[in-house]
Amino acid sequence: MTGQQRTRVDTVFDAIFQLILSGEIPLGGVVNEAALADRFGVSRGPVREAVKALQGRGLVTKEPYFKARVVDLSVHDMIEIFQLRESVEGMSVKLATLAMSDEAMQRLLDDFEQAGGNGRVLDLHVRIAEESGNSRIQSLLCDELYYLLRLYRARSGSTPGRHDNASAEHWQILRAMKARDAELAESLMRAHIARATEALQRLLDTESAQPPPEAAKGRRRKETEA
Amino acid sequence: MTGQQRTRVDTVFDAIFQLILSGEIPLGGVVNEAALADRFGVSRGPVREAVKALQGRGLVTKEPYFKARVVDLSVHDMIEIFQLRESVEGMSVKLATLAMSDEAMQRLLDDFEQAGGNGRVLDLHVRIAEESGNSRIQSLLCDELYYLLRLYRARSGSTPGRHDNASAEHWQILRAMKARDAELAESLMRAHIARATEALQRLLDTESAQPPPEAAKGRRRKETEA
DNA sequence: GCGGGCAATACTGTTGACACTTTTTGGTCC
DNA sequence: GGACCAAAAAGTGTCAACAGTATTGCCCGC
Repeated sequence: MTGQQRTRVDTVFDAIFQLILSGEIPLGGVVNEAALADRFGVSRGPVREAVKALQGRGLVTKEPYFKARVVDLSVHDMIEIFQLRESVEGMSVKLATLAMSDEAMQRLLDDFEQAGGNGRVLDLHVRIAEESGNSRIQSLLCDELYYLLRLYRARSGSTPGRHDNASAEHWQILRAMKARDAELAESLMRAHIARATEALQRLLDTESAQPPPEAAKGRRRKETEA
Repeated sequence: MTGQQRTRVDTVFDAIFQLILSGEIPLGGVVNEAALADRFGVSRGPVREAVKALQGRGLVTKEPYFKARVVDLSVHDMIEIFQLRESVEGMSVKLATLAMSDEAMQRLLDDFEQAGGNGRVLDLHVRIAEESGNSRIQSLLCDELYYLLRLYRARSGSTPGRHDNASAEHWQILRAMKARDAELAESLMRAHIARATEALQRLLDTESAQPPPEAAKGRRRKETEA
């Protein structure tokens, strides 16, 4: 029985992540080891390791003897993440365009046509990362950055007015991939993400012009403006 | 006393990393919690968390109930890392070129001129990442990828015949940065790393043509060729 | 002699208790 | 009334012991 053995650390990890996504533990909120251990019916050990893993993925910040806190994702953080995504996803689509077999390419197009672009926005990006053939890029995008994106979107919703454009841009990228034009696909992907970054930049400008009207309930924001 | 409090986990983390770098724990070798705990005079708890942190940084692989092993960095892994570096460091130098103050730029040039390009090769890359102003890119490069690079180089030495070219390429990049030509700096950096990637690719080709002469002592390579 | 099954071993996963640090609370002095 | 100090409370860091799983070595049947 050497199959997919799930230890309690993994279970607790997912459980805490769900708690964060659902907002039960708000962004910037404290993560109490003992309370969580009691809630999940395990000892503090697994909870400790799960929190450590969350810290390793950048979802939780913590220093010795201080309370662990869920990361407080500001718009500025998102801009940093999008700058990173722009470069990495450009490489991702470039590699995928060069590496995919004709069959895999056709499958990707079919899947996306079937979904009609109505699938979840990240699906295409995930699929491309998986097809890049570079496991490290795939891990960075799918296991680290997209977690943070989901977290941010769960809080603030997607940037409005972007969704319709995004679908058209996705089709452009797919066409370039099918034509095996790796350079074009990279440029289109980078422009696609850069455009989203600019939207965030505008949001940051308006936000700093007029202070946020109301902090979400349960938030602690004191050190954000420092 | 709210200073830089170092917990035992941090100490053990560094100690194990040094053990790996020095080769005392060979690449692919097992990491025994109890033995390390006994050696460092601590309990298994801190060792466990340190190993978990090393796992989070990709230096150790592990699955439940199996022994933890130091990652076995193949040339193929290095190629993946260099592809990732090519995209991220391109963005890094682009952002740094746009963000650095004139003073910081001059300081960077002075430091590098003083070192005469004889400094450790990674220093320039580290400095650029620090000046990019993007903390996530800095963390990815300095806290994750460069660890793996040091590990790989400690085992196999730098790719021969590259060192002299690299210095000239570094100066080209610095000139582009000083001229505030962000696009050129990005292109040069990407070409710089792509060239190193090609050297690795050639190494991979010759290595697969003639099987490696001798596995390093203490290595376990059984599952690598699968 | 050799392969399959079974007991002994070694190691990892988990737990509850104890030690140390931070935070809060209450009281005192100015 | 407010600032400062001390003690209690809360929470994290560490430990040693126990439980569960993979590995190793051995014996038996062929």
